[in-house]
Amino acid sequence: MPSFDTTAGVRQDAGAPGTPDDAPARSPLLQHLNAEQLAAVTLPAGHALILAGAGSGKTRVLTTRIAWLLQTGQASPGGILAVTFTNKAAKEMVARLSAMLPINVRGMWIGTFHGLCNRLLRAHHKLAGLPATFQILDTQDQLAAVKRLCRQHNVDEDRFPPKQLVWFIASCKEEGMRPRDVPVRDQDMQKKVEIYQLYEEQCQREGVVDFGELMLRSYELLQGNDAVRAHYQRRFAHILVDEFQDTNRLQYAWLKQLAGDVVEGRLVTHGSVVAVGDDDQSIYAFRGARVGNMQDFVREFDVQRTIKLEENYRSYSNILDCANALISHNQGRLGKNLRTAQGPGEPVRVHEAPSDLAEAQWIVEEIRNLVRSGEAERREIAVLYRSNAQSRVIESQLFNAGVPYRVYGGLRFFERAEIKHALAYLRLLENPHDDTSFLRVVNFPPRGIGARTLEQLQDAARGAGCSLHDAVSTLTGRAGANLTAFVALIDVMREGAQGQNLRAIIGQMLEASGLVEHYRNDKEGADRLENLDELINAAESFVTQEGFGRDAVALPLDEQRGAPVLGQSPASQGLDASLPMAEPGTVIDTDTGETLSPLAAFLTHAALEAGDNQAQAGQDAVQLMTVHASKGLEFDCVFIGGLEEGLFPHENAMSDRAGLEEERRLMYVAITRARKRLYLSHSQTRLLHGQTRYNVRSRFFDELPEEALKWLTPRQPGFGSFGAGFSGGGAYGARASGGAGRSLGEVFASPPVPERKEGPGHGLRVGLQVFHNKFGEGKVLAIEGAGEDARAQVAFPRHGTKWLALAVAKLTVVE
DNA sequence: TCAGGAATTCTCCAG
DNA sequence: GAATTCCTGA
Repeated sequence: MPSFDTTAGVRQDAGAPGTPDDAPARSPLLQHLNAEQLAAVTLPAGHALILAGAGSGKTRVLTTRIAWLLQTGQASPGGILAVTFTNKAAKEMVARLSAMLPINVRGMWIGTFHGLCNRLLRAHHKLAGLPATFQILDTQDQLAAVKRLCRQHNVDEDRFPPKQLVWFIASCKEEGMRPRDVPVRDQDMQKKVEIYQLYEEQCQREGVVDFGELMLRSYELLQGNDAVRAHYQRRFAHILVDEFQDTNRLQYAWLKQLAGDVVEGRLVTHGSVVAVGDDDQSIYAFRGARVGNMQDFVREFDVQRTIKLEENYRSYSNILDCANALISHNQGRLGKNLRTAQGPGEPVRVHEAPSDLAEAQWIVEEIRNLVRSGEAERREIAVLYRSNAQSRVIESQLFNAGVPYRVYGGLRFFERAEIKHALAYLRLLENPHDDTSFLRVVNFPPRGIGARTLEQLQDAARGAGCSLHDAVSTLTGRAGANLTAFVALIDVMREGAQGQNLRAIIGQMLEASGLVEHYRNDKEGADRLENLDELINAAESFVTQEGFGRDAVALPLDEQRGAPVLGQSPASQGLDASLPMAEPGTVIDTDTGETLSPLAAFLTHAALEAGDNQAQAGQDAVQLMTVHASKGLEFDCVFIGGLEEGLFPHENAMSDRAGLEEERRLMYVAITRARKRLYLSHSQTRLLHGQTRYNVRSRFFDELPEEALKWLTPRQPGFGSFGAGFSGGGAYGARASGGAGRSLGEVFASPPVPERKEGPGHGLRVGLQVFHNKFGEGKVLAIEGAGEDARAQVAFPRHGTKWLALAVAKLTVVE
């Protein structure tokens, strides 16, 4: 193992293949693991890839491995870095670990990529070129900043929509590219890069970083500072990465920096990197995730050990058969098949509804039956959907039926307008040059500072190259007076905050800013006032809870020079007293040990963790969420609604194979959430954009094994009946199911009878064969609108797919 | 300056 | 159908 540096702090006497010599009997830690899991947990030092199928006990393997490393003395808490994508996953890992071992988990670096980057940047902010109090922009803030920039520089917002610019900047950073690194091919690109450059200057001036910058900046910190890099490389003898298939290029490069250096074209590493992932569950390509990182990892880290976890402990085999059959339609998989020792279980139930409303009613009825019969608790029932817009109709039906439910996603606590306003005031206390926050609240509540005044102020600030806060003194007149009063208000607040605890600071700010009074006078302000109260509570529990301390450790750089190197310290005692604890807050000055103020730490927390959107977590409620949000969760009963072409698979993703395959992986994730019972449903019509759309059943139905399904409603002609002429189909289109030739009467007579009192008027239905005078015969793919505005999408073998206005086009139904 | 109504846009998502 | 932006009149 030439790439393995023995100074890395891994005890070399650990006997291969993993089980320590002094443990002839299985440690209690390792009980109840199957052979695959045991092998993964007790992997000897060295890089490894664990391919963990859905429900194969991945989190358990990860946490047990960490516990095992600590217990056997192969690592000390300070030598471990475990990185995840979501706060949820990080929290769960910490919780499970502390349940397993009586250790101080604070010594370990367990967190999200962004959380750990934040920690690095706080500890080395000077080297990273950031102020100690740098603030983090969320997506909303980022969009606001870009819009402001566009207006200042007269960017044509029709040609360069701010949202697209945000996306462009984010994807550049995900690829590790600064403005100078972006290849410029045309004028548009030139302009975009210019804006990117301006945006960077603006952020630097204001002392703010966006999420992408958090990653990129800490990558550059490691890359550009040999001492810092060497320190962390030596410290982290064990790096564990969760959901590796979701890493983007920059995150992978960041991991490589922490793992070792490239010497003469080869990666020379100090510790072990264990990556856990599942290529079949990669559902974030649209935001830069690169499944290819798994192959790159194996090659560049010269990975000798790959372990597959294929035993599924979650679902019955009918459900797994569906998942396996579906995903087998994807190409280029690493190859993995889930198996279970459990029996077939119940068949997967399929339901067709005439409308989205009827679909929701059916789902709610089934849920009530399940609960009434005692077959499932409400909290063990989940309704999954492809897009958030679908939740409303289900929510309203649940509400009408009086069924408690909980929605994940949507607007979360720290994203609410009133909370953002309050946070903006708090941020100005920390950093008066944060122009984004300044603009957010300078006139909220209204204090007579309008667009005109702010334009002047922004001009002045640009002229003087200073922040809005500093430019206020240059303005005169009545507008100037209002602004001066605002700045004075902030300054008074800041002084009042001296020596106060967080609760008092926020309380005073809420009063002094006028926010409380403003919402008190607002008819619909009651909820907002409640949320502001909740903000105080959140701050309170942040200070008292362990969550505050967990981010608290950063090693002074000097630490590395004294022996022993941390990773090598005998860790049999489990506790690591040698680690300097720096509470409260993260260390921001590695020389003096200065820490972040509680307020600054709380603001960071608010930016990195948007919080839940609903408080009643403990209640026994039905769970509603998007398929994306369901990843990593499991339920006894799962409903997947809206399985229609254009919705799932989503129309934005249907045009190319890569997009379609990601949709299929998404469906795979959805199916594998279910333990006992799975319901799939689709609807003939759906209200979207306030318009009725006529949809075909999703092609995914045709990719499931018929013997595992139970059709609750008669099987209608679906996607598979189109035959030729549909793009992106390949194998799918060929599977005709014999429904295409039905007559109108037959189609309409078959149940379920649509609830519409009158038909759509044109007599067309999706799936019918029609004739057009010019284009010839074709198949109806979709119908939108009604009456005069009705349009149909028709696939013609010769002329491609066209949208036709039914009031104009003469279409006849081919019998 | 600002409230309220009209027009427009847009859906996948963690940090 | 909702959130956001645009627009107009007071």
